[in-house]
Amino acid sequence: MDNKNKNNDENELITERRRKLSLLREQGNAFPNHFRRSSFADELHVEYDSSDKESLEKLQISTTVAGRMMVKRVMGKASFIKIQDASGQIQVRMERDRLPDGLYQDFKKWDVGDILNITGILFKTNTNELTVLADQAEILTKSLRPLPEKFHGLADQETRYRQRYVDLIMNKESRDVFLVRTKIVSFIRTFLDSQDFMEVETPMMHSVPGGAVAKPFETHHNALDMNLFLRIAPELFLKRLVVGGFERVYEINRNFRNEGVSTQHNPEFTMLELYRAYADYEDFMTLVENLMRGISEIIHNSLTIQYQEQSIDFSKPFQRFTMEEVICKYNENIKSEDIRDLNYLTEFAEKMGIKIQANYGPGKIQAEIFDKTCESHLIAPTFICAYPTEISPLSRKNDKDPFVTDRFEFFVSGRELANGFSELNDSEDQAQRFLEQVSNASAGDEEAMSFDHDYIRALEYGLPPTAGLGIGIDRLVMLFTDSASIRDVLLFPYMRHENFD
RNA sequence: GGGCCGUUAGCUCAAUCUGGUAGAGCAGUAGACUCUUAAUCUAUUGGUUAUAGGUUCGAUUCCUAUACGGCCCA
Repeated sequence: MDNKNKNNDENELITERRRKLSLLREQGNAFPNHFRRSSFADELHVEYDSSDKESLEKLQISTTVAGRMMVKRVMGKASFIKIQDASGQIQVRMERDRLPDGLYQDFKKWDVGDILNITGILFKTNTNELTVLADQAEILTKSLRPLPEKFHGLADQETRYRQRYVDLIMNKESRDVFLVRTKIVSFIRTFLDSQDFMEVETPMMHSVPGGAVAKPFETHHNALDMNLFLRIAPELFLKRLVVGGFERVYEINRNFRNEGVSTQHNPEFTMLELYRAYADYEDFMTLVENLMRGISEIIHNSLTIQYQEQSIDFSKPFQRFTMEEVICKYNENIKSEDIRDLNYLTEFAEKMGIKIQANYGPGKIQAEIFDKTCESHLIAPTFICAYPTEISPLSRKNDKDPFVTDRFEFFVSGRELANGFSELNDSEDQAQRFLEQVSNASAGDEEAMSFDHDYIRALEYGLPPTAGLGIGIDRLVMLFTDSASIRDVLLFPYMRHENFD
């Protein structure tokens, strides 16, 4: 077969379907596009499922539906099929003696997976199922590849991720996850727009990577002969916009981090970042509470949700602890009076197997102890506040206690979901913090930030007191769709290269 | 990066432990059947057992490596 594709998975089932397609080509246009549907399956169900057999019979409602044939049951001179469209499925009854001459014989050769249009009259079967009694039927697109088995569907995880289109055809639960994802993102936009936030787009390619502690992907601009980095965060650009006078901005878009892949991490992931001038981190804790409750209501119609056997309650005020409080809570033998003592912390951390590097100060070690001993306990919605200045190079120092910043992270089901702080708007302090990052980088820290001269220049023009917040959209969607893996909420998750030979 | 598990027909799964050249259902093909719901009934096609080596008279099965995937850990 000359149009045989390169994939080395041709089999007799595909060959048989190619034969059927070439017969369609001989009969005329095998890929017609002249007809238009009148109704979606679900519209018909909503409108007529409650009608009884006799009244539908009297009304003689004609309709045209279109979609993929998912079920085919042939019984001699009549058959039932099911058509699946974007809204759902509807049954169709094909009768030899009702259809144009010869069409029923042709129909018997059509395969499950083919895309059809059907015109007919609505009726109810003896089992009260709304069905289209076909007067006309046409194959619009011949499907050359057999769909997975109708009862078990597509179960293989790898195929579900690599060939998401097949997963979406076969698994309603999978379609529902992505519908919920879209609904959540749409809700967030409405929520922010109604508070006069302005959605913006900032560069994806940065000449200085910044705004987060992470390893970037590198790329190269040929014409300008210049190295660029895919962004690890939009933060520094969004704050430049606040300097420029856009006092409430947000961006929902992709970040790229050159790190491992896991059930929680994909190299590209979606982040919401928002900034509001004349606000502080406490205002944004309130915003996070309201946002979480709003999403919970709109998706689950409840303030209590189930995630992986855990019950999560958003109705009560979210718990708040400082990082030092929560470290003491889950490490009963740590002495709170020594919690900033470098030697004490080093000894304590090494005993629990944390590798301490030479440039670690007490703040960094606290954060390591927190990650190892506290994070997984934070099941109920919890804010952890007062992050060490040492690990928060873009956050405003606390007025009373400069060891920590006015920063929080938000945890649910043992995972970090959001990170917010009062922004550091003292350009001289920011320049000093960048210098510390640069010195960490030269000490071998691959994730340390670079010195961003233009960002300092922007701060020198004056950034008003501002609060900032980042929320990982993928993890948020995981929580509200009860998904165990980030791959389940990404339409096309990262996969290693498939070998087609 | 480390550990454990997996990869058999288009799909969902057997057979592997205890080595003797692979079975079923669905899908396909041919036939029967005008209210099915995983429709039913009869017959039947379809496999380089992920890839490459090794052990053996003989490997889907045992061993090694590789690729890809899943889960856990860093």
